[in-house]
Amino acid sequence: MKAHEPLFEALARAARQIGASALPEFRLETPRDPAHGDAATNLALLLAKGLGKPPRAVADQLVRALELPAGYVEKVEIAGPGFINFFLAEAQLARVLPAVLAAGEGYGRGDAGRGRPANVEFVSANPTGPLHVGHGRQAALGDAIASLLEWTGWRVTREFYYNDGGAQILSLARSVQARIQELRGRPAALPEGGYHGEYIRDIAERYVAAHPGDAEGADLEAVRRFAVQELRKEQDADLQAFGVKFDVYFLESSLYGSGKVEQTLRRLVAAGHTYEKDGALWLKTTDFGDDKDRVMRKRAEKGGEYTYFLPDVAYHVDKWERGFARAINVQGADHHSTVTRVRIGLQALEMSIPAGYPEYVLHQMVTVMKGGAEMKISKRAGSYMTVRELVEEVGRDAVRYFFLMRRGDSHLVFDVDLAKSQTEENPVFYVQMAHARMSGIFRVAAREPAAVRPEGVDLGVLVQPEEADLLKELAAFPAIVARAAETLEPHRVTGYLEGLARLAHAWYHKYRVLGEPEEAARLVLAAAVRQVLANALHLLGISAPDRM
RNA sequence: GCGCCCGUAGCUCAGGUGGAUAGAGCAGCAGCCUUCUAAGCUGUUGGUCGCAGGUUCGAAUCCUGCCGGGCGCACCA
Repeated sequence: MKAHEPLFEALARAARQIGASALPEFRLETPRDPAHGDAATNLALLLAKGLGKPPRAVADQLVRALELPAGYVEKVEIAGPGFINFFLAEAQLARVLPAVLAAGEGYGRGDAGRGRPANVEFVSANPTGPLHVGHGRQAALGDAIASLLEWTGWRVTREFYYNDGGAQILSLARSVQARIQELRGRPAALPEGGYHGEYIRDIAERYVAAHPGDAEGADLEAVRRFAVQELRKEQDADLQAFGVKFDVYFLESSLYGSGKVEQTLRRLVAAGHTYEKDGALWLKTTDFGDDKDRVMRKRAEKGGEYTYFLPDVAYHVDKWERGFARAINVQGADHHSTVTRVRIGLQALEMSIPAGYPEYVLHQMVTVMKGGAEMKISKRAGSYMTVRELVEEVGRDAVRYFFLMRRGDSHLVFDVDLAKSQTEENPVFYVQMAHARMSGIFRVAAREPAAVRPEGVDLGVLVQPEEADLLKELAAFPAIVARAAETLEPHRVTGYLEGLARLAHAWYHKYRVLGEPEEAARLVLAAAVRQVLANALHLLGISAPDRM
């Protein structure tokens, strides 16, 4: 999969020949500035010190010692402080086209994961309300990260964890109960810190309709079950509208039923990192670098229950025991304090779970802008921008794209007006348009793009600079996917898409395909560009329309 | 107070784990339609990379200290 393999090896041989004792980890990269060629290496700069010669002299020696396969490189230059720049022969560039068409929907895939199982947990919203825009960002990120891992050879499980046990659920149940009683003409006595949203009233009404025998909502447990069930249904509908599918829905309550929580507790005690103080049971997390110890079981006066910490650890032990070589958790940055704690909990078990397990992708908050003003999100007040509203307003593709186009750890400003606009200013529209235009060529030609074959076509006629640019960009795609998967950063793919779309638009505008002497070769190029645009979009869960 | 993240063009953001003159989009300015979608294309203006030190051939990138913003520091999840 490594790019420019022949160059890489030739450089390594040349380095040995000029007397380099050890081969440093040198780079062979595509320079930003095309004047610096198609591939450049810093090898001479790295060798200079050890050889006691100026970098440019080393570069000169290297170039002399270089033995390259015939017809591979057009020109070699030494530039700047001692970079060696390679200009590939034109014929090399066009080689990407048969590769793209042969691989088709698989072009860009790799096998770094070698089929190992990975778990990606995301959204994991408590069933206490509708999904808000922050969950939307998480859904888009988590799903894209899962796809990136699949594309690089991991066997991925998408997982959703419900905290259906804790105090928040109780508060939810009491809030619904209060609204039920309000329906009976009694003043609503909402619990302290309860839920005020309009959706609570809706659930109360539905409860009464569904439970004629308990119109007072006296049965708190029945109210709780009903409310959780209703909200899960709502959340599932939102996720479905967003096109996200989970393989596993994991309920916190199941960890108690299966005895995993108890088992984890026993293991921690057995490993010797626990103690009792003030009637509570503590884990000595300071043994592992935490700034204070953490309570695992509250003292009796506080209810004597486990804190969320223990089931969290039990849950990740469960992931480990299910055989996941990697567990990746996508969460809002407001949860970052759990990162070290969960990891420490796993270390304290002393069962040889790697220190970096699980991995975390934390994302910052989302600000929604509309008409130049910020839309405030307040759960308490019940004024609430939900994922569903956003999807209904701007469409699923735009929502996904916008959530993915920024790095997770920068704040995201979601411009609703931009997301809806049908112009080049809107990146998702711009990219999809490029795909539609490529498709349009085949529609007019009455040909199937999938049926285009490069065999017997003289690709050597693709000599325009815009065509060379496109060929290089197409060749870069697999490395972009690999890098995005490595860093768990889907925004690299949206960035790539915008660049490829720009080149495609420029080429389309400047040259014609049909009826030109270069028609056959350009059809191959258009089919390949269309394929890669589609692959990148589909990888992100975004559609690639044939016309707009 | 402590911990994590962020600070790059007027705006929104990239910057491949230390490399060449710091990039892109938008906005601004100037242009381009007998054609497969002008729903687009071309050119151009714009920078103390928050500040100050340090590490080295070389720093937006690594280290230290400050300034500014966000988040978190529960026997809540």
